[in-house]
Amino acid sequence: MEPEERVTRRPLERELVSRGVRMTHQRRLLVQIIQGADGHLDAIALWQRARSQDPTINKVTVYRTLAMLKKYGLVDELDLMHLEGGRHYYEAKTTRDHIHLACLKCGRIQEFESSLFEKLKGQIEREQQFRINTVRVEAGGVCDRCK
Amino acid sequence: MEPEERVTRRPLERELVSRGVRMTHQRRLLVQIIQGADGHLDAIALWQRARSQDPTINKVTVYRTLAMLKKYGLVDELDLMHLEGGRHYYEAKTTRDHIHLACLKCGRIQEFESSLFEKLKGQIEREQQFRINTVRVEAGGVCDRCK
DNA sequence: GTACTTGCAAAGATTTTGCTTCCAA
DNA sequence: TTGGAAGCAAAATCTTTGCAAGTAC
Repeated sequence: MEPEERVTRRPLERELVSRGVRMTHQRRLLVQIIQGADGHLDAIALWQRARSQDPTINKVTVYRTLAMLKKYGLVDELDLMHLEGGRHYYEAKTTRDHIHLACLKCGRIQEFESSLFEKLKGQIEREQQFRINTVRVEAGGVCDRCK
Repeated sequence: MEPEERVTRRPLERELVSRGVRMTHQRRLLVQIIQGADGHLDAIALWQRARSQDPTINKVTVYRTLAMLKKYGLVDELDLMHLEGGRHYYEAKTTRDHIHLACLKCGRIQEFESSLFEKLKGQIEREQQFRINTVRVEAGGVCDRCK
């Protein structure tokens, strides 16, 4: 039993349906891949995985679907300290907010939850009167294994 | 007297000289603009400002200089929640680390220093055994004025 | 003088747009 | 049936690379 280890939110697909978004089979496929992904996918990687199930799916559809998910706040867009170029990485907002640590030596991405991070968000909302939609904390450096 | 409000570090140019970097007049110009900039500049904006002083300076030189500064850890690279496309914004690392709040309505960028942020960095270094080179905290949402 | 830097042109990488056809509701 | 979505091709953005000529030290 992990009481608060993982906040299970509604699957992306159900979330979209409830917002009246038309569910095409392309969107269903993409959303399932994003949701089931272990790591962080950029648009091209997502497209490649999708094509293995539906070889006709177009790259543009991937970009448009990601934009749509971002618009509804259902995915986070990350840069992971631009470890390999300027692409963007996406992850479903189905877990608690977490910090991304990008190792500049081995390229490993660690995730890290922190109550201090939660407090910091509270401080931003209170002291700056800023309503947060999305927050991103990314650190670049050297991980424990590489030190 | 503002005891710790602003940590004045060495000017970028002196920093570069001390590291044996050859100071061309292009680099001197770019580095002065970055250092004196009020806001956050992307590569093209920096190029445009530079051209008003030296119309022959090339865009490529701007990219190369930014890459060099980043390599030496003298600038931070930001995305500001991709408010307007995927470009990167740069600021000299001459002040204390701070959080960037990007208003999705008016586009305003607020900066915000926080001791909680400092504590969070400490936690990352201690608990994750991660040596931080650069950290970035960016929030997207609605600022006080727009609420 | 020499190694490093610049400018130029061209290529590369990523993302967006216009338009026609197709399909989910 | 009908408005929104997908596919295709092309364009737009942003960034990097190869190489000859120039320059800081």
